[in-house]
Amino acid sequence: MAENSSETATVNDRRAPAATRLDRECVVKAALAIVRQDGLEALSMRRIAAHLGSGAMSLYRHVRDRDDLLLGMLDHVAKSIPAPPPGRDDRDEIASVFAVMHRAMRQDPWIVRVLLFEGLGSLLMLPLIERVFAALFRLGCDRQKAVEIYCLLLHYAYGECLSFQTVAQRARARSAFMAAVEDDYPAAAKAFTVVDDWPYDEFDRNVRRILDAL
Amino acid sequence: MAENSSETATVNDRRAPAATRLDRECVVKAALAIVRQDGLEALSMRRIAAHLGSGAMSLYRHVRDRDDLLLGMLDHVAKSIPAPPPGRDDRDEIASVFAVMHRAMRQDPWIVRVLLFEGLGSLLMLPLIERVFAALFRLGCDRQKAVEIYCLLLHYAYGECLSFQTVAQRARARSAFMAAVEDDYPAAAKAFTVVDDWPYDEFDRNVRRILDAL
DNA sequence: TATCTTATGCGTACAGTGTACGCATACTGC
DNA sequence: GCAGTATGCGTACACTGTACGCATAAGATA
Repeated sequence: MAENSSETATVNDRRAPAATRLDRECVVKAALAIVRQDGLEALSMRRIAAHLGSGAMSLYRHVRDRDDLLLGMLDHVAKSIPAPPPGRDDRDEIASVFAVMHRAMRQDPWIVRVLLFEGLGSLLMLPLIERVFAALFRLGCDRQKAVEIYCLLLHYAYGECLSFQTVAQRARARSAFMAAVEDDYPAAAKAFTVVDDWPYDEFDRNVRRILDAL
Repeated sequence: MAENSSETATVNDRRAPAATRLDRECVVKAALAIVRQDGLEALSMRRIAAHLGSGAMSLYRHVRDRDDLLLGMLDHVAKSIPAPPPGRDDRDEIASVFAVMHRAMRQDPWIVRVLLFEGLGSLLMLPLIERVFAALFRLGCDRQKAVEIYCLLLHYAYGECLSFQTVAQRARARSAFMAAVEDDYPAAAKAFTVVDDWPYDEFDRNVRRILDAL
């Protein structure tokens, strides 16, 4: 019991004074590791703390609250998104920016939920957004039209990524689904027999189609 | 303390034996009322019970668990979606089915989140889905193409509705946003000055545009 | 070197969540 | 009247985020 000889014998012997020096970045990184492994619903302050070998309340020295932590994680991801090379023309520019954003959302599906809760989300997304609007204006859109197209593509990307993360459940849901009503809804049944071969990456192609159409 | 004279003096005097006879429907309806008034995050079993003047655990006689309750709510909403009149042509048919689904999602934005978690969601949506696929096949799509278009439109609808429910926060986020970086990102700044006049109901128009393009 | 100030870790506590378990009562068929 | 079942629900447990305040470490000043 006299393992700490010098001065730390006042009240309770603390096992190693933290050992880990915390800071915002290492908290964010630990949170990212947990979310990437077990999903957003597995993220809790206590879990992060355990991962770092510290107490739960220690995290709050480096993070205002849970939302702030999520924003920090979003920033971290946004910073890692590579700037896409300039497109061959304006349409191509827009499509490749969205392709990059889409890839990021696919790799970290949880960021969509964070974006939706945090409004416009990280300021670090702005350089990408800027390039989209610059290209749209160069194409002759007025402001209304530019926002319209941007929102259409963004919302499609959101919905696409949110749906993607539930593909596993979808497969199982579909079988119950089809067995129940195969005869009454022939067109739907026919359609859903084809969906076995995901991942079905039509996003980029669809973005280009939509741009060509508008 | 002898306020209950007759027989209920065994252990604890219960105030009025439930008064409300519960069943699945009234639980679902109470949950719907709460969610529509205060949003999905305000929904808790205890809150529903309080709303009904009963104990929290009573609800579990009529609902397996929280997810089952959400499914029940989804069913209830799906049942109330009116069947859209047959379209003038196949494109119009598809567009009007999606318009009806979109309206339902706008009125109850939380159902999108439930749909995303529950995979394909309520079987009661099937009649609508069937009409979409029937029209797509009539237009000559193969199965691959039909699923592709259906998913594109559905995912757009999802993203659009999820974003819509955060418009209030978006307004406030945007001001902080713009003040911070107005000069560095001129195109984005120019674009976002226009967004004051929501509700901005481009969904139906965009669906028709997408259909015309594909 | 001694002391004062600040930064940091974190234990405890509280209000909230979903829900497993089991008891007590109400209803129903004999 | 009585047995069997259906239903309400109180208690308890494991979990969540986090307010508060204490104890220690780090850094500054005398």
